[in-house]
Amino acid sequence: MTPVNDQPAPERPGRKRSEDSRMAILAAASELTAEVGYAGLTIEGIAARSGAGKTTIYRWWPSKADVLLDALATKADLYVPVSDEGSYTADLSAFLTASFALGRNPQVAEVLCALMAEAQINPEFGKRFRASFLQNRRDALGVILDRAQARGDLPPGLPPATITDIVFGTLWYRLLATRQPLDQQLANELVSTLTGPRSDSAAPASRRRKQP
Amino acid sequence: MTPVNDQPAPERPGRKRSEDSRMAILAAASELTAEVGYAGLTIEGIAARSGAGKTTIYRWWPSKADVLLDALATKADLYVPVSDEGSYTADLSAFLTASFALGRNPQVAEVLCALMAEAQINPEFGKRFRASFLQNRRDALGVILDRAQARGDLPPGLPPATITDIVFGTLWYRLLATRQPLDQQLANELVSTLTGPRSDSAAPASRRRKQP
Amino acid sequence: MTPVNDQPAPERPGRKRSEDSRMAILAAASELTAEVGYAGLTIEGIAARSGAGKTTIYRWWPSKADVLLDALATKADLYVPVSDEGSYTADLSAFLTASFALGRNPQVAEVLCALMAEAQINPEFGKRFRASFLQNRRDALGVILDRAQARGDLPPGLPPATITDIVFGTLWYRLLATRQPLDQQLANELVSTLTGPRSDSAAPASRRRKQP
Amino acid sequence: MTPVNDQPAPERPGRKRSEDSRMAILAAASELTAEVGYAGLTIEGIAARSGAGKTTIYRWWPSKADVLLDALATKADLYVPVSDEGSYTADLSAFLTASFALGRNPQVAEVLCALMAEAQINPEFGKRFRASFLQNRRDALGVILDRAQARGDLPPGLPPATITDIVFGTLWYRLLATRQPLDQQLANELVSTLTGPRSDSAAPASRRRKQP
DNA sequence: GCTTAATCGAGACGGTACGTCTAGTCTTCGC
DNA sequence: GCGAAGACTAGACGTACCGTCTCGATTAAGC
Repeated sequence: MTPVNDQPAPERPGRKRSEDSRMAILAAASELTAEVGYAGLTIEGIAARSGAGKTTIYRWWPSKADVLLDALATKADLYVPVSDEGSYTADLSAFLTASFALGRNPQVAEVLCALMAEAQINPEFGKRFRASFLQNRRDALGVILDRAQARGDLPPGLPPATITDIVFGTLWYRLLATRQPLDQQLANELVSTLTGPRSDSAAPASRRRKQP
Repeated sequence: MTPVNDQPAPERPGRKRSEDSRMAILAAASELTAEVGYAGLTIEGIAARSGAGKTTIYRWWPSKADVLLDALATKADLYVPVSDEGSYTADLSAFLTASFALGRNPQVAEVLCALMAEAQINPEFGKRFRASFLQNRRDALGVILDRAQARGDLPPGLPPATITDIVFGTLWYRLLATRQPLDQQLANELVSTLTGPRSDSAAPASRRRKQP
Repeated sequence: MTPVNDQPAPERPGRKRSEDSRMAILAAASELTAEVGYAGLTIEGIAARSGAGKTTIYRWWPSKADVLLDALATKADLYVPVSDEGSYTADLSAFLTASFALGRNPQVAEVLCALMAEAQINPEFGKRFRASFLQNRRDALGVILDRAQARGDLPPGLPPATITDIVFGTLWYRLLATRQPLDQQLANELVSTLTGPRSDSAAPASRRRKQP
Repeated sequence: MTPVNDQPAPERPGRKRSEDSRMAILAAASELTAEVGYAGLTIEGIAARSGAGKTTIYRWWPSKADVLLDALATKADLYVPVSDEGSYTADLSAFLTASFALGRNPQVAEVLCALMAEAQINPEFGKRFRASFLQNRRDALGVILDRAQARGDLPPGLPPATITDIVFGTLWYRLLATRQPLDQQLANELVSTLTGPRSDSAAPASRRRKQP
């Protein structure tokens, strides 16, 4: 996740990058965000809290948002499971349940909202955020959709990309716009909407047909 | 939309607020956002461009985002039609088509993304943005949903609030996250997903009835 | 002392100047100077305290220093006596005693120092302050010196202008530079220095001789 | 004269203070005072002219007056000689002649008047100005008076502190109040007044000799 | 009594500088 | 050569007053 210096051969002269500093900086960034909010987070503050110099931070991260993104990736077990639950419905349900649970963590939600905000305002960070974080999440859902397609239980009519937009759109809208809790009921409603006719009572299996 | 002084009896002593200044400030804010982006927009810049004093801006708007929100509300014919098209499907389709068309305007999209970003970072502005702008849009869709409910052609199973979250969630996700164009195809897919062909057996045309 | 509108024929139509406002403004200026110091004195503060509009102050006085100068002239019985005490020594002594007593009033001293300061910084006010206030004081001493000259008991050797410079110089230096109290002993020493026992023959006090 | 950081052991980490910046700031302050006057002098102007950031100025000087005081001390050979001329009269005469010559320099006079004004208005600066500048000048004259006392040719009757008040009082009064030139004649008159009987009628010419 | 003119208070206006804050860079040291 | 400490230029922040202006309400004098 560190945006710089990921060459596989770190055979360079000079002192090595201090892993202690890196962790102290990431920890300081997370703590400060929790304490003063993203707006109050500054590179100077991170440097002071972590005991690092500003130069060290600027050397390794292009912006405070990148520090936070790195912290998020390092700390959080951010990646929800995509293991095969046997059916598209089950897979999707598991994915949404896990994603919503993650989004219900206020610390994580706060950071995610801040990063999405920064992505709007700072186009360079936006590229990195979309390419690394957002695309990762889409890819996770993509695995499920591919599997469903292979399995043949993906309802026709909606392209996978649209499903992805609807899923993440609804999730992010709750985070960013309504600040309503990401409750399980919404997850269920999304699943039923996307897996087809939430079908009255009977015949849950035959529901996705356009015409019988 | 002006955040101060909307009492119906403005019988106060002293010089009246200058409408010229107000318009010049709103215009300058819009122009500068287009020219240098939201990150490059400053109160000082708006003051310089508009010929107003910084004091005047701070007197009437709490932040640059509020200026932009006011400019948006003043300028844009931002409000999509909610006239009765005869059916829920037609109403929703018209609403989405008009909303997407608006979002395809790059100027408007840029400002919307910036305001949503600011709403994350500045909680006070967030409250105002949610209460005035976002809620307005939800209410517009609410009119359609209420009418559908009264008419009886709202598909059962999804609460109106969830439909609203899905519609605006998908729209905003495209704006904020994928930067993909808000094409008509997505609107159509949303309509068909939400009006649903889970339509029991026959009669594709009469499908929105609760009971035949 | 009011710097405007002292034409002898005030036969004009329209509302007359409000003496109430004038007094309220002068009082507010004096009070505020005592409370927050000259640096903290502002036209806005005077207006707020006095209940007058800023326009009213600007209409009649060019600066806050002029308000204070007017207040000083209106309030203080600022003018020390120059009545004939019978001899130059007695006249000078009485003048100095009265002047020093005035300067020992901390309120008056504070205002005088502030006005002298403003006179350095604001040349226009400097002209007015020198022409009206400082020259008045010099003229008062001039009466005594003229009388002495006419009487014949002015010691030769020092031109009256130089005596004036020494007297007021010492007084102002104590106010501005050393902030030492203007004690009676200094007045006495000034008198004896300026009336001089160069007094050739008579020599009432023989103390100042280099060699007897 | 630098108000901060005169510890003898500057063994601190970090970048050293830039002497280039310091000199550029002092020069800019002097030039701007000459060009636009003390009232027109601003920290922003000094920063712009000198190429320094405002932060740098605020880091090292508490006010624009302190910058000017530092500039005066750095630039001017401000300190008049107090070398032993053989007699009190000669010493005092030399001191006054040199002091008056300095005060005849319009640049220096302008700055001195401004600093004395600021000392009235800004009490904190007043303390510094009195303690560093004014007291230095009094001390210089004190050397002469001490020497005279030791030598035995100080006229009795006037305490040294009073002599000091009269000398500097007259000097400053000319600068601040009358704006009359500090001419040599006034210096002579002061000397003769303070050294005692300017010798009655006879032999006015021979009085200032050291000893015949 | 009506008109006319100057006053009054209130308060918005375009400005300027303030002193603070943070950004991002540069320099100097110790390890 | 890395990393801390900290000084550097740069520039926006939000505030405080400035001095000017518009506003509606008063208050007289002259017609």
